[in-house]
Amino acid sequence: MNRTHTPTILDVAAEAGVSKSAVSRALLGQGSVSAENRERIEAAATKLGYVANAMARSLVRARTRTIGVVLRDVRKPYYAYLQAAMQAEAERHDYRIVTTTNARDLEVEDAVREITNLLSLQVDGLVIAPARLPSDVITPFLDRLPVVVAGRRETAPGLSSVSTDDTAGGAAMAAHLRSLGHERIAVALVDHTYSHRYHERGTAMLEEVRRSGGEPVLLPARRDLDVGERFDAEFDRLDAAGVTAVMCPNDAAAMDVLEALRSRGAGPAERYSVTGYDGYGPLASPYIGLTTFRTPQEEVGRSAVDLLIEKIEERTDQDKSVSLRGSVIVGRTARAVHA
Amino acid sequence: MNRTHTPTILDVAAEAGVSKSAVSRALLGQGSVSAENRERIEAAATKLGYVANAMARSLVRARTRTIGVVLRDVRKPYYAYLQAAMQAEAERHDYRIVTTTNARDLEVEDAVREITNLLSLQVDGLVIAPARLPSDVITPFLDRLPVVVAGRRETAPGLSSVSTDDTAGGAAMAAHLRSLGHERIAVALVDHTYSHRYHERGTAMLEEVRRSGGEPVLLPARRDLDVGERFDAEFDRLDAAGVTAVMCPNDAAAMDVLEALRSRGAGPAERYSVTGYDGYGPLASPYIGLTTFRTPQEEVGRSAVDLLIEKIEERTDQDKSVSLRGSVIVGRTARAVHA
DNA sequence: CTGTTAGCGCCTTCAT
DNA sequence: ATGAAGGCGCTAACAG
Repeated sequence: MNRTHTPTILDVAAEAGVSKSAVSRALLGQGSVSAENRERIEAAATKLGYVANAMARSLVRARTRTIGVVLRDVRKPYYAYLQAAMQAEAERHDYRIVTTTNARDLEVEDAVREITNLLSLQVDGLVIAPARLPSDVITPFLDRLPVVVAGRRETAPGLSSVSTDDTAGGAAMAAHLRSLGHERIAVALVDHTYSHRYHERGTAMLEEVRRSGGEPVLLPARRDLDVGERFDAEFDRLDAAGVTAVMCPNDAAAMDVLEALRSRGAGPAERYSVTGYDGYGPLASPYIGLTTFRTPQEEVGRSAVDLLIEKIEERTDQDKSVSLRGSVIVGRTARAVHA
Repeated sequence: MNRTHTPTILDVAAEAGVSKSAVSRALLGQGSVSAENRERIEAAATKLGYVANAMARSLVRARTRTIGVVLRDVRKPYYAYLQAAMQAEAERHDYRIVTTTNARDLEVEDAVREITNLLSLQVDGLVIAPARLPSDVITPFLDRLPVVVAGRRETAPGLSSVSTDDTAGGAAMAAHLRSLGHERIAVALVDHTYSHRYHERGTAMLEEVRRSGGEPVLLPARRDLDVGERFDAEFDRLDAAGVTAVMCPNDAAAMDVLEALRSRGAGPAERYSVTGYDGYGPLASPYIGLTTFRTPQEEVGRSAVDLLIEKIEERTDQDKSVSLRGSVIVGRTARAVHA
């Protein structure tokens, strides 16, 4: 394929018979250009299909109007929804978003490489979403550009964050089960090194069951992906303990537990109540009817971008930690004990 | 927040006591530098936290090692999986990916703006995934940079494409139902202006049912999102027609149909068989047990990136149309008629 | 092996 | 209102 030379500002200037300065001013709409010249310049630009080189522009300007986003894995709906929300909000403010994801779970070394990559692209600010990343990986970049963490509460100076209140959410979910009459409740607790957020949810659930006079039964798991398998393996123990409900750290894990129950012939809700967490994406289908906790992902993404842009445009140097609530979604996978 | 001055190559040169060319050579590992200088340069770079400005670099180099990707909506697992696969493959080749999505469904004018945006970023090539986009929106860019279309077969000169063979897939799915003994089969047919792919699947299903001597019953819908509702509205008609199975253009639509059946008290598979299409993501959970057709998304993404990089690096100017197969996933939502 | 030099495409004073 | 000129940070000849 023979590519044509990409037209530069000089080509447009030549075509319009003016200087490149005039073109720059006309196309940017700043400075003054005669109506006649403006018209000729615009015609020339259109004719040539001129698209300003963002690289050259950002080299002379200090800013790129680009936000760098580090995600964990878009295949997880959590991150997909976050990305979509951030993109929409950025667009509203005429910012561009450059996303970095990893197919494999983002390790620390990967993350540093990704951040460096974004830095080299001269992004004006960073939204870091993979909650697993230790803060001290992030802090060294703070004197270089504004950073907002999405999905985890951060209190380090210079760092703003937007997160969902998973302690309140986990507790609300547990309270719901308690109100349905469940006494002995298995709670899947994911290793905190794998996911701080899932761990926090589990801890809150355990705590609320205990606080309200119920009997929590711990079901440890390394990752959310292991919950179903762990449940299956521990089934006899849980059953012997008189457990009537299982709480999971997210919807996918709840599906796995439901499947374990189904394959044992113990229909969901008849014998065991099962709860998830998240409440959006494909698993929110009413056909599944998961009882879950809906977290406001769109709002997290929106706020994160807003906070970042505020900082970029130096409208404030005040760090904020925004914490958002969600609500229990009553489905069919959790029922009253005496029903 | 007081940002520190971002170190440039000159700062590193000064720190190491050499010229900026030496720094460039040392850090790029090309050209020759004495071992001693290399060491001092690397130390200086590390000390200052130097990250080369990709903008400046790409201004002088012709290439950016960046691929621009236009997606429709990452919240759809189809695009999320595509993005993840492309990112992984690009990384393997040491390319970067800049993604553009739209929260709302991508309209033509949006798409042009997104592509222009990516162009201004000086991407080396483009992968266009929103299959809905008319080809003639894409062709004007072909003499500017290499483009690969993912998700739709393209034959326009200069355009390579990677797609799944939805005609074969739809037919296979229909053949599966026929082999289970279904005679009268409702097929949801999505408007081709909304989704060429969904429409193609539906057409193939209809055709195969007819070809094999069955009786297809058309169930038109504007979008995949409307299928469940349309089914519900047309239930009496379909029922009267003796329909025993419903075929959907994707898994989400199948969920909606299943829900319509459930809310009517007609359990799935007992009365009606229901099939989906896609077979990956959260809805692939064995708990749901969807009978569906698995399309190889990872492979589509991988191939698209490979094809593009081949073109970028001018290892070929041969256009290819890669077509990939999938396979029927036998679940529990479709059963034999006489079972 | 090393430093000097000339742009890459653009925006922005600064004269005119 | 306009054009000339300088420089953003970097790489790639080119001399030495």
